Amino acid sequence: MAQKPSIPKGTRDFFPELMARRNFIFDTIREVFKLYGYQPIETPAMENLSTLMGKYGEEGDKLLFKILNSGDFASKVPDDLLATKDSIKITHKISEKGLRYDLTVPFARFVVQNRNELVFPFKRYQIQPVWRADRPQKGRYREFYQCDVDVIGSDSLLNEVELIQIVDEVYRKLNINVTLKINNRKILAGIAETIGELDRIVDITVAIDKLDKIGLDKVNEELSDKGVSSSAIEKLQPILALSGTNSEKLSQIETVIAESETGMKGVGEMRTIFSYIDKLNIPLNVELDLTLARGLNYYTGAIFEVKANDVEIGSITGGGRYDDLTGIFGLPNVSGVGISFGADRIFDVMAQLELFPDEASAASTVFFVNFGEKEEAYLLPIIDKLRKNGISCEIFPDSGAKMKKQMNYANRKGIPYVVLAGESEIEAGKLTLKNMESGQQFLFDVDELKEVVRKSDK
RNA sequence: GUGGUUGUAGCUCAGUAGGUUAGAGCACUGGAUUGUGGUUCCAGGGGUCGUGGGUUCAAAUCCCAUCAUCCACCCCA
Repeated sequence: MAQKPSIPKGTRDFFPELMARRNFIFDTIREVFKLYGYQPIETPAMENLSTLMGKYGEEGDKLLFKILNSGDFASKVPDDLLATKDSIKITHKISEKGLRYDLTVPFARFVVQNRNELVFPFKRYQIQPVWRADRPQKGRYREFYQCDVDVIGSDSLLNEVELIQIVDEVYRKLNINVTLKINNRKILAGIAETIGELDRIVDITVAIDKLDKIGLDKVNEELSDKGVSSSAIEKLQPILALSGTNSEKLSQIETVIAESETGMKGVGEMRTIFSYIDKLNIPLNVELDLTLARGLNYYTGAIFEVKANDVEIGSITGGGRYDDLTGIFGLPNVSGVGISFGADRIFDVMAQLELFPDEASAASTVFFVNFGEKEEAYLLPIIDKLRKNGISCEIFPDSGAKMKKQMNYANRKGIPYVVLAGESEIEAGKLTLKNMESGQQFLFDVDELKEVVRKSDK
C-alpha cells in the first residue's frame, strides 16, 4: 500500500519561488563577503565524530546527528557492553561519523589539516547546511544553512571591526533593522573572578544570558541553584543593573572588576573596537550587552549576536573570537574570529516583514504554445534566437495538448508573455504575442517581439 | 531530555447526547468554450477518519497505549 511520504521533522522542501528568495539572501551575503576579501571553501557534510565530539559542550554532543558505521556493526559490539544499555558508550562502537553541527569546528579542522598550504591570516567564507538533532520549533530547524565568515591567524581587533562592518552592510542590503549586541568573554571572566567564582563562569554566563528573558529574580534563583554563593550573587547585582551608553557601561564595569587582569584586558579590547566603530561612523546600532553570553564554550574574546528589531525570532547572526580552537587539533596559538549568518532565520524575518523585492521570479519570460509538429518546426529556431539574446523562454513539450491546459500552465507559472503561432502566423512569418496581465495580444515579427519583451523585462 | 497541543481527501479544516452511504473549500480531471489563461457554471475521481487495543448491539466520536505533529522549556542560527 502507498504510504504517505513525508520528510523528517525540522526539515523542509523548497519550492522554486522560495528558492529565488533564498538565493537572493545567499547572493547578497556572498557578495558582501567577497567585497571584504574573503574566499570560499566547502567541507564535507559529515566529519569524523572525533572531530565533532566535545567541541560544543555536553548538550552539543547530544545534538549531533550520528551516522551508523557500514557493515555488520552490531556484531562488533561486545555482549557485556550491549548489556549495559549505555547508549553513549555503545554509540562509540557503532558510529564513527556525524553530520556537521556548525561550520566553525570543521573550519578549524580544515585549517590545521591544511596549514602548510594556507596563507595566513586566512580569510574564508563558507555557506553550507548544518544539522542539529534538536527538537524543532518556531525559527528552529534540524537542517539549516549557516553563512560563516572567519579570519584565522590574526589577533588584531581590526578583524572584529571588519566583521561588524560586514554585519552592517549585509543587513542594510537586506533592508532588515537589527541591533548588534557585543560583549567580551574576558569581561565575563573578570566578573566571575571578581566575585570569587571563576570556576563557575559557564554557569554564571548561562544564567545572566537569560536576564532579559526571565528577569532578575529568576536569574538570581538559577545562580543559587547552580551553587553560586549568595555573597557572590550580591556582588553581581550592580553589574546586572548597568545602564547608559556603551562607554558609560565600560567605565562602570571597569571600576567593579579593576582587580581582574583578564577583565581589564577585555575592557580594553572593547574600547578599541568602539573607537574604530566611531571613527568609521558605522550606522549600525552596536550595543554593549554584558548579559550576552552565548553558549559555545570556545569563545575567548569578543562575542557578537544580532537580533532583528522588528521580529521576535532569536538571534539571526552570532559569533566571536576564539583563541585556541585549532589547539585541540594540534595547532596551538592561532587566534581566529568569525560570525555566522543564519540564512533560514533571516528568511523567516524577511518573509514576515515582506522585505523581498519582487524581482526575477524563477519563471520564463515567454511561453510558446505548442500547436503541433509543423508549428514546433517553425518555432524552435525562433526560440533558440531569443534564448541567445538572453530571453528565457520555453515551449510546451507535448504537442497538441489542449490550449486551455497550455494557457493554464503559463498562467500558473506566472509567465508574463505567451506566444501563439499557428497556420496564419506561419504564413505571415509572424508571431502573436499575448500579454498575460493585460490580456492584449498583437502580431509581431521576431525582432519586434524581442524588443517588446526586453523592455518590460527591465 | 521535560511539559502541553493536535492527528478526518493532495492541502486547510467541518463533523459529540456514539446510530444507515463521513462533508466543505481549495487543488485535480472532464464539459459549457475542437486557437485563448487568470473570473463563472455543471459533472467527476479521490478517505484503512494516524496506528494498535479496549468499552458497546453499534466508535471518526468514549477509554488506554503507541507513533507523528506543532508549541514551550533546556540549548541554540
